[in-house]
Amino acid sequence: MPELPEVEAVRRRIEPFALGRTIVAAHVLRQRIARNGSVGQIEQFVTGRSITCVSRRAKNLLLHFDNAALRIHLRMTGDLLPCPNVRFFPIATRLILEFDKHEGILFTDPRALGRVELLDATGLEALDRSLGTEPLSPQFTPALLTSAARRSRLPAKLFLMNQAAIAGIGNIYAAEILFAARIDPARRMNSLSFACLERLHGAIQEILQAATRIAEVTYAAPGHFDEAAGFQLHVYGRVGERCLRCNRRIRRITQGARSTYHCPGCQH
DNA sequence: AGTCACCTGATT
DNA sequence: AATCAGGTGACT
Repeated sequence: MPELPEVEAVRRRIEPFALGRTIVAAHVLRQRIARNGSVGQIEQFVTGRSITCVSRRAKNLLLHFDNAALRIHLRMTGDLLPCPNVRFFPIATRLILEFDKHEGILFTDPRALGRVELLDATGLEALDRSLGTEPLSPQFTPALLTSAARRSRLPAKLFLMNQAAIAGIGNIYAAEILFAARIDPARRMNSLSFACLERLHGAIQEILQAATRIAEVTYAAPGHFDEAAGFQLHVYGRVGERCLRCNRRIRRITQGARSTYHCPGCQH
């Protein structure tokens, strides 16, 4: 599912269901979702505890307890679902957090790349420090983007995906943001003018806000993303098709071993 | 700074 | 059979 907008949508779906609920049982169905040996620790710790807050930092979901939090990272195909009866769960379920009345939360993940980890206050601080600015927060200003850009020689696409700079942007929205800002994904960050960076700042906010609104009311099945609910993808996945703005054919290039889609006509 | 392994399923 | 996939962390 998951870049920032989808993870935020999951958070909003889970919060009203889970807030204040007490976990009466926890079952890790796939050992490798947790670091070696910590499965038992997770099950034991969360059992009997109440969820005091459901938050998000970058693409991480955090279920908070009194002195600790369960960090859930959905990676490529993970999802978190409110479940009316946890005795019936989908094949790809990796973790069950059970409340009373057999209700609970399911962590499903067909590809099993997602990870779960218990963090104390120190661990939470370390996580926070390891991640850059939230792009939809007030701290994310053109000035902040400019100072980060000055220090980076990365191609723009890789800069956007670097979680230590700006946190929460992934492959699809990085491509869409750069199209909206008309920036060539291969351009080095420190070569962009201030006017260009202001455009980029605006595009980051607009694309992520629009996607978040749509993600909240969508069930984004793998491969469909938010497109079905009206999020217009201008470049992602459209190699060979015509640019909706200038009619040139969309290209696919490789950056950091991932596909980047862009329009050679309007991105410079 | 760049590439690959981690997983599984869908598509070519 | 081979390649691709919304992410990351651990390697050269």
